[in-house]
Amino acid sequence: MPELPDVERRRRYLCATSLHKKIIRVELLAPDMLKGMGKGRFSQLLKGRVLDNVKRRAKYLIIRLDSPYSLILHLGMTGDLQYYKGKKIPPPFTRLLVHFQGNSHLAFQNARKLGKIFLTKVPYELPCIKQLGPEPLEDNFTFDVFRERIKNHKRAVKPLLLEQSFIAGIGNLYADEVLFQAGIRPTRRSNGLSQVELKRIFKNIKWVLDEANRVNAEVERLKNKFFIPNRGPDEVCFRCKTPLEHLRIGGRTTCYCARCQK
DNA sequence: CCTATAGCCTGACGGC
DNA sequence: TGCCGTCAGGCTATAG
Repeated sequence: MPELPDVERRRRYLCATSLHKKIIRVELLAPDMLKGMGKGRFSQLLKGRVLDNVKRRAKYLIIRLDSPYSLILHLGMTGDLQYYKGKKIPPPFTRLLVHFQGNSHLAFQNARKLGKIFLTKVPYELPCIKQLGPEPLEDNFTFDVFRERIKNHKRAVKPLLLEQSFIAGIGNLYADEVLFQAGIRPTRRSNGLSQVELKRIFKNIKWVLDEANRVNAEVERLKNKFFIPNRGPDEVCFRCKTPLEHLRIGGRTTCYCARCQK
């Protein structure tokens, strides 16, 4: 689930449910997911704190506390957040459980434990965040920036879009979405793309992510304009009805329409 | 610089 | 029903 728009949805969810609530206790059920400090210190530093605001950097959630510390969550492949009230059984695969004052709770679920948890005073100094490329929806990510950055590469364009140090936040499904909307095959070399094609890719990075954010990453609501909800196995292209192509690029499942994408 | 591969972990699903 | 293989929207380390 978690690519940029999915993480953005969780950010909004956290803002709507958990802001300004006081943590009375935390349970770290999967200690290995916590990086950079021990469980005891982690629990101690969170106890009594309040969530001040939530930001997103690429696929990372950065939760500022009313202390010098920020709680950083990375959802991995299977991460989710669930806020609930009352004394209930935590949702399945809860790896971190935050208990707030007033009998409400926030569960960080993560079936495969591929997500990560950090607690630090300097979130933007974490290596995994520091090395991230530009935030695609920021105004300072312009076509000129994109063109200058892509000049340094000769790779197939899809793995390049997936490279977080190149552009931050795009994952496997959205990379395919951008290339479908741009009409570019995922196997095309980045150095073989024309100026017009580069422009189409750039424009669609913005468009695809904006649209997805607009519907809160519920792509089913974009079934008549988005590729993602129409890309199942044995499906045909929702625009031209040509059977879709499936292949593996850089170890990731890739899907495209050979007629719409050149 | 690039590509492919394995590894981290575990669940869901399809075939036999 | 049960076992087995395969796959999964992320990311890193490593080898060639």
